[in-house]
Amino acid sequence: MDVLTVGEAAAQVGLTTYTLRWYEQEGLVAPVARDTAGRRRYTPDDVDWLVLLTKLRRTGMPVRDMRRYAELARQGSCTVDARRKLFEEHRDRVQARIAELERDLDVINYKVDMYRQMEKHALP
Amino acid sequence: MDVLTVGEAAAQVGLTTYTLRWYEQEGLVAPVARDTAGRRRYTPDDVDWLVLLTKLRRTGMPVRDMRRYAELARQGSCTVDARRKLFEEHRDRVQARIAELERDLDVINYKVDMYRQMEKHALP
DNA sequence: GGTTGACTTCGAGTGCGCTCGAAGAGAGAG
DNA sequence: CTCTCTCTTCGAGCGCACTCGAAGTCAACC
Repeated sequence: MDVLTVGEAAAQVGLTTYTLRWYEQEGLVAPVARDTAGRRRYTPDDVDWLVLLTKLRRTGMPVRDMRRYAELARQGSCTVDARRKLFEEHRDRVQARIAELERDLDVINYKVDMYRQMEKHALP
Repeated sequence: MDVLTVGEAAAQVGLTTYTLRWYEQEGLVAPVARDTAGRRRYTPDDVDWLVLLTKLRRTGMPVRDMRRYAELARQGSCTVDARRKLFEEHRDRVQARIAELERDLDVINYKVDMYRQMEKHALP
């Protein structure tokens, strides 16, 4: 079988079981199918969705926006336009963030060089 | 005069007065000089230090590491080596973070294209 | 049939980085 | 002199994203 328990799915996507249940509770994930004992069974599609969510989170998307995206996805193909816009806006924010990090990185590198100069001049 | 009040300094560096006082309390900033009425006077050097701190914060350095850096800086030139190492390690983390953001950005762009395709095919 | 171990729900707790309100002091303007 | 404004300290509170403990259930293995 390629359906996973919550523990297996958590290991696959690099989140904890706590977080997977919490994501479901918060509406970031559609209610996951259960086996006869009431235990969650994650399909490959569920796992793919979780992997996408981890990328959105890592790039700084707030949980509330991820919830909004999940709601749109659940409403079907009539929300494709809204989902595209949501991703375009997020892409712009990520690009701006990268640009900012690169500018700040220049300053950090400048400081490293400065400290290297100071060490060189301090030698006997 | 080019010494600033807490409000002016906050406006300059893009932080709130609350945050500036809190940074001082947390040891991220050496105790700032006061006027006769006990009010903080920020020198241009204080402001430069704050600007550097904002760059470290924006690039994801935790407050505890910034405090460590501030302690080293206060100890004088014998800590130049430690400060250089601290910056080099931070630079590596920032570079890794940028690389990760760029990988995730590729996925986001891929999704944008996917939605565009879906919209194109859905047209009459 | 008993033990183990991963699962279930629920509500409470944590860590981080601020953010704010209250109460009061002092300086400068009218 | 009074008003207004910004400053002071202190401790409490907040928002976010988890993270955890407790108490209980169930399936699988010996």
